[in-house]
Amino acid sequence: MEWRRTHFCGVVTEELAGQEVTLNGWVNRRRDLGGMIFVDLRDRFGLIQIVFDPSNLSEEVFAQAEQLRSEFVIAVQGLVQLRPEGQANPHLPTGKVEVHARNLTILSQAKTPPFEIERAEAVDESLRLKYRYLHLRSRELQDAIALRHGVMQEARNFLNKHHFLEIETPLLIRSTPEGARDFIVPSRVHPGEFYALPQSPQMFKQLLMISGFDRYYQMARCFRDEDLRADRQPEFTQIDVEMSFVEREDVMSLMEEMILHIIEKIKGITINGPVPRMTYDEAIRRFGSDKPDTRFGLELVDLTDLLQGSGFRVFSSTISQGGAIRGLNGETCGNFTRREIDELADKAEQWGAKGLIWMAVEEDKVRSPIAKFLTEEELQAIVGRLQGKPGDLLLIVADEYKLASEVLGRLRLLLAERLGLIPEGRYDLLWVVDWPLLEYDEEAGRYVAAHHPFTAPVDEDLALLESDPGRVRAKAYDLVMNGVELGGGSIRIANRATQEKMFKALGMSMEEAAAQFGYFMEAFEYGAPPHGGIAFGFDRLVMLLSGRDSIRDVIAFPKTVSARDLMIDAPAPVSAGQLNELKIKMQD
RNA sequence: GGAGCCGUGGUGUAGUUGGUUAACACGCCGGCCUGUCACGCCGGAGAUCGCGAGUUCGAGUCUCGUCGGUUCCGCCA
Repeated sequence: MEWRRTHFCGVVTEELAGQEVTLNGWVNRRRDLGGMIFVDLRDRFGLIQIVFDPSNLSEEVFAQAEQLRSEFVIAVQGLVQLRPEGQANPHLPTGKVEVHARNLTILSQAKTPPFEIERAEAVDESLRLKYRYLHLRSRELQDAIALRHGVMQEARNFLNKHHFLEIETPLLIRSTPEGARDFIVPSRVHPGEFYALPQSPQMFKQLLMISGFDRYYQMARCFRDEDLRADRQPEFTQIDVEMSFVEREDVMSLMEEMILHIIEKIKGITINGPVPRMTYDEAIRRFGSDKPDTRFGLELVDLTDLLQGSGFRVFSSTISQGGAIRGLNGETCGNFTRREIDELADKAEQWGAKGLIWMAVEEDKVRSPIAKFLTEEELQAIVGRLQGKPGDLLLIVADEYKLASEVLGRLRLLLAERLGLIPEGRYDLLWVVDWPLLEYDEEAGRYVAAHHPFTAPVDEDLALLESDPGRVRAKAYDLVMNGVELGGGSIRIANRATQEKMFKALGMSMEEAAAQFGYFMEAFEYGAPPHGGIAFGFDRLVMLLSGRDSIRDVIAFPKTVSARDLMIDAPAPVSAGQLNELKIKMQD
C-alpha cells in the first residue's frame, strides 16, 4: 500500500467524514474485542480511533491488526466515518469520528516499553531520563516542548518586529575570574591552554553594540558548572538582548512589552502594563526578598523602634549592635503545634538566623516563650504593629537587618504555601530596580559585583564608588514573575575610566584588569554608544507558562541533579589517546 | 560540601512489634469475546526486595556504609 500520510491523527474530525485518509503514528492502545479491534493511533497532534472490522477488511489485514501492540509504528489507510449513535468519545477532540481501516502497514515493531507512555509522569525519574525519547512521547512533554517552541517564536517575532538582529556569539571563549565556575575545554592546538564555555555572552553583546548593530538578540546557550536545582541546569537558554542609545526605562518598557506579548499569545491572558516597579530596598523591607512573590500579602514589618531599650537582652543587644527586629504575621497560624513551630524555627536557623521568636495571639493574652521578658506595653506594641488578631502567630527575628528580613521572607513563602494563599493561574510581574552595585563578600574579603562587573552605577552615586562602594546603586533591573527571577539586566558601563574604577572596586589591580579585560576596555576607546540590555531565563519562563515545577520538564534532554545525562551516559571517560593529544594527565 | 525523602516483579505501590508461600493494580503472554475507548471475562509467567557489610536462630523490615534519583541549604556575578 501507499503508506505516506494524508493527514495528522489529531486533526481527523467530522469535517473529514466520508473521506479516504492515510494516517501514520504510534499505537497508543489497542482494544481487541475478538471479532473487532480498536486501535488508538497517536501522533504529535493527538489520538484517533481506528476500527478494524472484518466485515469490510481482508482476512490478511485483520490478521495483521491482531499482531499490533503498544508503540508499534503503523500506517493505516481507511475511511473516516461518523461514529454510530451514542458511541462518540467526548474526551477526544477526534471523538465524533473514527477511521474504518481498509489497509495496514506495520512500519516498525516495538518492544514492550519499560513504562507505559500514558503513565510516564508517575515513573521514577532515572528511568524516564534513561528512556527520555519514550517519555517525550507523552502528551505532557509533547505539549511542554511545543509550548517552548511557541514561546521562542513569539520572542523572535517581537524582537524582529522591533529591529533586533539575531546574532550568534562563540561558545569557545575565554575563562574569566568573576561569576560562576566555568566549564573549560582543552585545546589540542594549544596544550596547557583552555577555552571556557560562556556563562552568558555578556561581553560579546556589548562589543556588538560598539560594532554598531544597535539592537541584538540571541537565544543563547549558557553554561555554568555549579550545583543543580529544579530550576537550574548546567546548560540552559537565555533570551539575550542588548540595545544601544537607551536608558533604563527604554529597556524595561520594551522588554515588559515582549513578556506581556508572549503571555498574551501563548496563554491568551492579557495583562495591562506598565509592570509595577519596586526598589530593591523596598523589596527587602516589605517582602524580605529581592524577588518578591506579590501574589499574596503577609508583608514584613519593622519592630526595631518599638523595642529600643527593651529589657529583653536579645532585642536590646541586637539593636545596640545596629541590627533590626523584624516581624511577620502568620495569620491564622496560632493553632500551629509545638512541633510545627519548631520546624519553622529550624528552617530559620538553617537560613542563618540565631533563632526564631514566636507569639501566639489569643483572646485575652499573648502566648510566647519570651512573654515574661517583655513589658505588657511592649507586647501590645508588637501585636499592634503586626496587626495581630486572636488566632494569629507572630514570627520575629532579631538580627542584622538584611539577614532578619530574608529569613522572614523565606518563612513568608513557606507559610503562604502551607496556608494555600498562592493563587493559581496568575502571572504577577514586577520590576525590581536600584540594586546595589556591589556586595561585600566576607569570604573573599572584598566587594563583588552584585550583578556583573559591567553594570553602570546610578549617576549620582558614581562618586561613592571609591569612598563607600557598598552604598552605590546600580542601573540594574530584574523582572520577577510569581517570585521567580525571570530575567535581569542593566545599563552598562560604556567608558574606560568608569570600567577601570569598577575593576578597582572589585579589588583587581590595573595589571589584572588589563590582562583579563584589556581588549574590552580598549574597545570603549573607539566610540562606544551608551547601551544596556537584559537576559531572560528562557527555560524558567517556559516552565512557568506551562505550569511545571522543574525546568527538566521543558528541556528535551535534561540532566539529573548530579549533572549526568542518563540517556547518553555523560560525562564519560575519554581514551588515553585523546588525553595524550591534549597533553592532559589524570591525577589519582 | 551538607541535610531531608525515595529505591520491593517491566511500571506504580502494600508489606503489622524482625518469623519462613513477598500481596495488589497496571503492563506482558495465552484463551474467549463484533462497538470498545482505563473494553470485559478466564488462565499464566514474572521479584534472591538498589548494592555491600553488620546485628540476629532468622532481615524486605533494625544498624552502618555505598550507589542512583529527587528536594532544599551552601554555591549559582
